[in-house]
Amino acid sequence: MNGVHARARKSRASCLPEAALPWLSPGQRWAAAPSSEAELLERAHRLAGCTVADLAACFDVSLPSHGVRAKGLVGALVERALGATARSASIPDFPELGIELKTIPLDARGRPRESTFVCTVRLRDIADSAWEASPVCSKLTRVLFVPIEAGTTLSLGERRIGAARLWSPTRSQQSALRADWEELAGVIGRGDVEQITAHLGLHLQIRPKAASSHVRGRGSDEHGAPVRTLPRGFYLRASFTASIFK
DNA sequence: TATTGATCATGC
DNA sequence: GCATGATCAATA
Repeated sequence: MNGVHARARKSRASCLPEAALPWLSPGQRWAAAPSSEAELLERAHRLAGCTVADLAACFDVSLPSHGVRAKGLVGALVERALGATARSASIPDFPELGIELKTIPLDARGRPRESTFVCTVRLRDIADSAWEASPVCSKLTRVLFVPIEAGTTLSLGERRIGAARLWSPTRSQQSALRADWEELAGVIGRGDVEQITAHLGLHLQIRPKAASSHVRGRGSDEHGAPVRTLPRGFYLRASFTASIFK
């Protein structure tokens, strides 16, 4: 059974543990876009300390009683609270600022609990593209990581927003990601997409990205001829994102 | 227990 | 179907 939801009942005022969120007005469904990077960072800092339940109450959103139904919910709530404007378009969450937003669950020791999805693998043209022009490189140019304190003892609503960090890859991180990407792109370019496993890549890996393992998307074989295969995505390993929060 | 492969929700 | 947002849960 999956229809049982617990509606958050706290008033808007209770979503402000320490500081007000002045850019949010009562009843607002989505925050207005921040006008500058400074404003975005200010908002992110003020969100620190809020719980997921607080945020859900702000927007009158029900929290699923079972975590399996909540995938992506925290990310969507933070988007709304910070005023991301991209919605589901293939552009940065804050297009005018060139900033991508990612929430990342941390365990009690401050280590990422999960890998981080980056983007879908463009199976048909990745072999002919360069790292610098790749969606992976673009997406990871400037990322606002919003950590979520998500220890195993905490329920979804008890999870707490942490201190955000605006990150850009260092030169060594950039070259390491590039090396992984080029290895993976090479395998796909040889027409060996079915040989790809999540074991490949030191920091960047490829894993399925689909509603189920039966889904088929469009790819190319080694001659460029169309093939149908499981859609896949690039993910950052938790060991990589851990270095961002050290 | 860390990791991989599979899966869930929403919008267009 | 494909884009966004991710975490679940079986297994190594």
